[in-house]
Amino acid sequence: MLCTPIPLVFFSFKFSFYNHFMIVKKGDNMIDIKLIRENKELVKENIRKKFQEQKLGLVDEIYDLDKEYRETKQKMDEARAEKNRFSDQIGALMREGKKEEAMTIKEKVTEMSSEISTLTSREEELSQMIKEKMMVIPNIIADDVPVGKDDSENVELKRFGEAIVPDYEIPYHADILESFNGLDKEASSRTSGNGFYYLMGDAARLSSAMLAYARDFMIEKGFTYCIPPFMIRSDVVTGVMSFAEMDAMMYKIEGEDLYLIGTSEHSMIGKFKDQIIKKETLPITMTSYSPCFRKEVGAHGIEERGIYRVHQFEKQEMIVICEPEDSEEWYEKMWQFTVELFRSLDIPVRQLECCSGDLADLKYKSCDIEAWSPRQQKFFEVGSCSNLTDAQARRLGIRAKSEKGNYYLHTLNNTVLASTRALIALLENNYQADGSVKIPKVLQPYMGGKEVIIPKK
RNA sequence: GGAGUAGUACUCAAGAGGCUGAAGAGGCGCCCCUGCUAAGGGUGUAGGUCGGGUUAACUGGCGCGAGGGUUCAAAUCCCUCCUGCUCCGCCA
Repeated sequence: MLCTPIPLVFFSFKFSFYNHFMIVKKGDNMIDIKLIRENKELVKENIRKKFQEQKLGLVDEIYDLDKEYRETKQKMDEARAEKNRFSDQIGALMREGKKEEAMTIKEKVTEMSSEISTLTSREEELSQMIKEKMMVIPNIIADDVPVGKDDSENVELKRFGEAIVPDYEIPYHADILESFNGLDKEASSRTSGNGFYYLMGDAARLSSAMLAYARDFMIEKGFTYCIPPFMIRSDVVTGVMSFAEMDAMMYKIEGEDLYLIGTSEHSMIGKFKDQIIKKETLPITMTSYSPCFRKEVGAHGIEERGIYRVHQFEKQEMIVICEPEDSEEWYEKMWQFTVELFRSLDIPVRQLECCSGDLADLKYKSCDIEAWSPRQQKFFEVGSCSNLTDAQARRLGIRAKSEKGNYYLHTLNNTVLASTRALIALLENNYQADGSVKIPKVLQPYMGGKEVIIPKK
């Protein structure tokens, strides 16, 4: 009992999830169960590619349970159909005033009800078991996603801009900020604890300037600007992310069924929950602003000094909801918008493709945009672009109507600009030998025309 | 937060225990009329979801804000919750 084998960890994790969220509605899967009925091997191969061997057995289990489920459902439906026929007869007889005959049938129906309730509870049991297992079967990933175990095997696809190492030293970003009285973490520890910050003066203004610039940049690209709710209900949370992510990220409001959003993607995609979207409104392209709250329970934790990993930041985001056949094309456009934005701020970036093992279960394909850090002489993450195909739409019921029936749309999301990370990138890449920080041309209008920030000490 | 009131398909809307997959209308298809548009007349048609079936015809279950309950039978009766509206309270 002392040493817990891996499969147990996996299952106990799942149970803790269900304690919080008892209601699992239909459509909570990432993939269509038909795929398991018709092409079990494909689903298994996908799981192998993601190095989640512990889930392989689930596929066969689901296959068998589904078979039994459908057989049971068939029997249950037939029994109910018979019962309905009798009930109709009772109704007809009652109207004609033939009470005795009605009573005879009534007794017959009463006898049937125990059989029906046995079948019903078995059916419910099976469907619940299937749902629980389906819940963790990951979305099918794109064919060209590089196979790898974890983030160490992510693949650099392309660089944009020249990654310069200046001949003077670039200080740690917190030191640059403090040089013009832009950061107070001591006060924020007192008021809020570790992982928060006070940004002040030009630093705060620079942060807002970048967000405003990013907002206008996306509006120019034809996206609709939106300020969404900063809290969402649990049913939206579970639809929008895997529960592994949820556990590590989301803050819950005490005594309410509300969570602080970790990114506006959550409320933006949630906006379309259970909606049948009119084809003529597609693609839906929106750019949203929000503060983002994250527990950061992961392996890295919160750092002591800087603002690289914090519990709160602000973000301009973009989301797209489109026809299934268009999502690959949108994915390419979307990450390129971020590259273009960072290049316009004179920040060198690269595109790093997520390998199969590092890809969250909902995702079909994903890449990070990383900015150059001349101080560390390496790239660091400033944004992430993902195509979730129909996985998120399936969970949330985001559909469109066609002649053949309703179908799930595809959803994508991408960071335009995250305040703290972008600020670090900007400071480091525009830091000059004399300790001042150049303000890129495009940001100057948002900074009251200021061209440079001069250190106070 | 307190009181009242409502929630029916893509939209509006009838309905008050069995005859209701749910009247009617918008919508959508076709036709007629008007120089075009708007409007008008005629006629036809669909409906969500999970199964079975040759991803056919057809067929069964569920389904009237969500979840439970009463009943042989619930859109209709009861309970809980959610949302909208009105009034009061509180506040940027």
